[in-house]
Amino acid sequence: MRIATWNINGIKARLEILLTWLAQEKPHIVVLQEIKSVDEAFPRAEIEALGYNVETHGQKSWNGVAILSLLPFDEVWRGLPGDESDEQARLIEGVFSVESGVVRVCGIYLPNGNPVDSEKFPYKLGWMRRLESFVEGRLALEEPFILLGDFNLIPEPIDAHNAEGWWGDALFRPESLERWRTLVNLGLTDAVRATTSEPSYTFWDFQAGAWRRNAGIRIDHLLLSPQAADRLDGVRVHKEVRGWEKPSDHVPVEGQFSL
DNA sequence: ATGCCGGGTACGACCCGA
Repeated sequence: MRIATWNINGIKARLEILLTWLAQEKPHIVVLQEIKSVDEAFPRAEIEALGYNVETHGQKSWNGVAILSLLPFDEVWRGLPGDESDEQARLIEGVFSVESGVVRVCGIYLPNGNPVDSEKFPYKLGWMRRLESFVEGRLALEEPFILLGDFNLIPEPIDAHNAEGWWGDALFRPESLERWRTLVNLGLTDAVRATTSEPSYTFWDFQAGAWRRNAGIRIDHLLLSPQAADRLDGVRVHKEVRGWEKPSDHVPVEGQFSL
């Protein structure tokens, strides 16, 4: 079973490339970030026509996440608990029945956190602490659990073309990395880093010829519970999609599982 | 390098992303 994450940077602007990629790759489950759409405006009919079930957690203009699945949803969960005043749509989770039992798939759009001297940075760190509590609960279920999405986090220097240039940014600074390590150390496996020692960038800025220069960063991740890691067969970063017509600045990242 | 691109809202010009 192939399970992927993709920050599409606006569903309206990216519907064509999404449909092309879905029709070509036919992934079983895809989590999307930055749909930038309310639920009612999400183009579900076009995606359902390819055989996908669609669940969204959107908001106006910004953020917004979704899950597309060839398998029917057993359960859906929307939103990160722990702060009643947080109205940003950044987490959606689905539970699916598979041959081996169940798989729990949680898609996230973790806050960027820049600029660091604004309220956005403590929001990022607080969001990550809330995510740790959420994940602790999920891990206690002892199920195959896949936490994937745009983490807005560069784990190590190998994950940036110019790591020194990123140091101090909200994506790559001590406070953010401390939270990342605490999250991973709850017992999660970084699927890409567990299967390759190559840089494996997932984002290239639209500006400054970043794609042409391969000036990328790895910030889209799949983190696996022990039960999911045991069933991991491989990963694939769909780098070629960055060179397609009207691309997102992120590319799909896929994990292959025996589920 | 920090707004050079690119999307959203809304229709002129700002807000936002990483």
